[in-house]
Amino acid sequence: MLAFLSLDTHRYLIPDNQPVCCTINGVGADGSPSLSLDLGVGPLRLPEHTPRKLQTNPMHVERSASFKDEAEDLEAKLNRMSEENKKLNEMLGSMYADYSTLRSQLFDLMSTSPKEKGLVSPSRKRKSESLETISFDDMTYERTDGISNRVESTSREDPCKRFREDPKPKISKAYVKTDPSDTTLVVKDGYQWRKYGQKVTRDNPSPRAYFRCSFAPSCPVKKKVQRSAEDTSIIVATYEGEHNHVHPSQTELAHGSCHNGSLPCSVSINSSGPTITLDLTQQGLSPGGSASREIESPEFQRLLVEQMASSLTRDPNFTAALATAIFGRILQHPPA
DNA sequence: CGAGTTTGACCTGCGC
DNA sequence: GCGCAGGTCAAACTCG
Repeated sequence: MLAFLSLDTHRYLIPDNQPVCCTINGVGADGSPSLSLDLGVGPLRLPEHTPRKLQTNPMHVERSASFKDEAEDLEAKLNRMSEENKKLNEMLGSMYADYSTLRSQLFDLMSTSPKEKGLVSPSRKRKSESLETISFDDMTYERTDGISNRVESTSREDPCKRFREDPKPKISKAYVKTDPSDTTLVVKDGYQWRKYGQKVTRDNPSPRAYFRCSFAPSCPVKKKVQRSAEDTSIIVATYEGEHNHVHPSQTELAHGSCHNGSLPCSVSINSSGPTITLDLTQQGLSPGGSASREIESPEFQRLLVEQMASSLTRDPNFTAALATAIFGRILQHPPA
């Protein structure tokens, strides 16, 4: 999934005012992403004025001794920082392994949940939709074109009834990971929603909230939001219909939304980690599998990587946390 | 005071 | 036809 991730290089000052370059890479053209932390303390680059020939000059024996001490000192520092670099690499590796494990567990849960587990009473279940599922890092989407399969219709039926049984609007589902302690059923997708109802459903103790798009008065899109019965940290948002107006974020592109408008995604960072919002209700992603094709396309992944990188590097919490971690490791082994 | 939310009542579809 | 459950309405309420 993650083809390539390269975050901007940051510079931090270590206690003796030596700049440390920090670069995080995630590389995985073969589908196996990896992380590395390069503190930029590779081969020692001595200043061009390093007096290599001073030792041959008896006039500078004393000075050369002090330079030698200084070089040894620098070399020792370099070795220490290389060790730190290695340790941080290992830490990142183990963190990424944990993350991968948790993610696969989450997807296992999702793939076996609502339908397969049969938690919904089979005899009472209403006509179900056939949904296409799109996995997308921390979020999973399902989508259907919603074409009605109902067998229609006799000439005796009145026009009102036939009107009601028009093909269903497009339906897509979004699984959003949130803080379980957060009781609000808010899915930030960039649109303006007006809540018009709430109901406790039979198969889920969490209430389901009903929203209508209020950005445009005539917009027919509705949204149902409910916490997952299996994992209350996951909010399931079901979108019905297509917006008949532009995405509100197109008027505020400075908030991390896609710049070209062709891929309706945005990236945000909160306490639970980076969140990627992909709006499948926009017309830019057509039904019938083209959405997943778009996600798989190199262009989409490149834009996604750019979005993630720019969001992370703009986020002061991330840079501060990274700087703190580096400081912490360095201060554990202060320079001699 | 207007916009948004809450919540009980009502409507509708589906299975028996 | 009845009962159940999901979905919607609209009056009351809250908040800025």
